Amino acid sequence: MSVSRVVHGTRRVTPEVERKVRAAIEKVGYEPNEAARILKGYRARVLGLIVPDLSDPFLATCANAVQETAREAGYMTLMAASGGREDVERKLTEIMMQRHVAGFLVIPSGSRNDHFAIVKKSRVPIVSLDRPLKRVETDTLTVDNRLAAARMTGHLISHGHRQILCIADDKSVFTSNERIVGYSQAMRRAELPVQVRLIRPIDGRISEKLKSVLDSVSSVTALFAINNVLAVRVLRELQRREVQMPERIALAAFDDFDAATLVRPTITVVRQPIAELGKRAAELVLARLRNDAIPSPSRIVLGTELVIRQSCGCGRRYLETSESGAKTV
Amino acid sequence: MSVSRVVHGTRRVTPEVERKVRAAIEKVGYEPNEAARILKGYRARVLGLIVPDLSDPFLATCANAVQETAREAGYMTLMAASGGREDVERKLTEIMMQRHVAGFLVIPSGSRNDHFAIVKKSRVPIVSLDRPLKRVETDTLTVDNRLAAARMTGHLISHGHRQILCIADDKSVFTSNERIVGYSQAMRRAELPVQVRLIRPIDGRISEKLKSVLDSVSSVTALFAINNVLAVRVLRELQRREVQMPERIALAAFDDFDAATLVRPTITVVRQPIAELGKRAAELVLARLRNDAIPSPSRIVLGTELVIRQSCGCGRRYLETSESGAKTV
DNA sequence: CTGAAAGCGCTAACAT
DNA sequence: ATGTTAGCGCTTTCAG
Repeated sequence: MSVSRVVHGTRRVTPEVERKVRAAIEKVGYEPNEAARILKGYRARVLGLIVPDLSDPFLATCANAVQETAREAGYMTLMAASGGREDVERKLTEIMMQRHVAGFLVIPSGSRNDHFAIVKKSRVPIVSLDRPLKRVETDTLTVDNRLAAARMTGHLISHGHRQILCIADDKSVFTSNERIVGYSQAMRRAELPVQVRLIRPIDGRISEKLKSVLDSVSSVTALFAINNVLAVRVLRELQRREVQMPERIALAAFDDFDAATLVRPTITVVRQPIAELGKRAAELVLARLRNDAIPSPSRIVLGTELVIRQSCGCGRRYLETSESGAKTV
Repeated sequence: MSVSRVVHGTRRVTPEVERKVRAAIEKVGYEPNEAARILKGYRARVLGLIVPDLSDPFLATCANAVQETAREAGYMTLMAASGGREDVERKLTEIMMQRHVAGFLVIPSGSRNDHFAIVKKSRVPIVSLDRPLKRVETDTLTVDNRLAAARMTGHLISHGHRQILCIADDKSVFTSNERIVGYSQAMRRAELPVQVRLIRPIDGRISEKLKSVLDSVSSVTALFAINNVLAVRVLRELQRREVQMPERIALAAFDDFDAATLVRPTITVVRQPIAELGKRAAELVLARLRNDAIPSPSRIVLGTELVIRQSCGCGRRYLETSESGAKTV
């Protein structure tokens, strides 16, 4: 039937008929059938979200924000975890394309994300979060990893530390690399030795590796852990050794985490606007869905906060943001 | 075309034709169009998952397990957070039904889940996790909350505590209530006073409320926090007061959490098999999807572990499980 | 045993 | 300004 004439306003009708149709719609609670629309060639009112791991607190917060934003706009969210494996990510992408999702949100894994080229060719919008997509130009939302790492390193330097060790996991991950670069820049600027140690999760027992690293750098007086997983590991090891913190060794970390305010001393960290990352990414996809006239590809970099607690050597707490300098909590 | 004759094996064909068709399918990489199948009245190869909050670490772990299990079986997962609001949950359910999801996984909020009655009438399988559905009979997976709480309380009693305060948030939530009951049973069995204090998240400043509660019970020597959110709050407050733990006050909590092993003393907790909960729930839905001949409704209760650390007063660590008594780590 | 056709619900194009 | 129809891809039924 010619019901959709009114619904879509695609054709002019007499006000009287319009009223009647609207009334009927109300009464029956009519909702257009998605499957039929898809069959007709339209996209589903569904967003696809692919992240490495849905159980990771960071990513879960992100996913939650995406889902919420999508829902408010009338979209459902198909979520899937890639496990950090690029082949899984590719497969998931294909399946979601088969399902005619309207847009993609991705925290990409791997180094050649060519499978998204196909998506792009179908004119389905993609937004990558946290890390940019390699080999494919898309909208990207990241955090100012480099600046934040440099600032945090600078803060440690301002405490008088000259031997600061940067503990990282995997240089090939965009965020890790950026943070290492930020740290290195700050150290070089202060004419201090750049010392980076990689503890890859693949290297069997992480804690063993960490132990040997800490053994080998006895002159170091401060540590900068590149993410919260490493921070927790480091913390545990320092506790085991009963190292005086921050007197003997100071610690700063990237990513805020629950335990950071429960342990003594409390841990100084860079805090990322995680939920905002997800929210804005979803908004960007939704905007593209409504209207293609956004200057493409847009690359948005979100600011971070230096949350200064005690582990860096500071007595009282204050808070520094990327945008606005120093704030007091 | 009559392509599906082979795919579904619904009709007998000559081996020769079969080979040809199969070859063609391989070659083109043919995949049946989901939208068309749905339009024909079949269910989508999609599971719907509704939880109160996707950013909660507990629920995120659960969701991740569900998604993974579903993916392995060729199903996608539509995930949504209800925010604990029943009206949102209802709306989400309706939308997912419109999308023809094949099955539901729910961690229900609210007290009259009648909207799932409609789902059930459509013969779409529902499994509720963590909490049973009210007013609707469905497959349910829970954890032995009551037993675990009783055992943990018993453990505190065995340390010689006689004044044990149970700190809970909301009696109307199934899990909380079960745990309170478990605690109460153990106390009564030992002829000790049952003392429960409710700190509802609605009551404005949780920490203020908590302070007054702790002020009012000076004779208490042990605390049992009913979930990890409360545990963290309690922990923070005890730290602020510089209370000697476990000497002056011992602490046990429900739900393991990251910080539990980072703080000193480490926190004794009940650990739930979170990922298993999600995995088995998904498997149950998938089983129903394959075959309706499972004794309905099945109610599965998963065992928990008592992870004995230091905050209860134990020096060394050991571990107790619901099924097998005591184990050493 | 195989081919043809109807029809799921929708919308765009076409006819009135 | 409104009514009719074709066709999206699938499966089931009916004819052959």
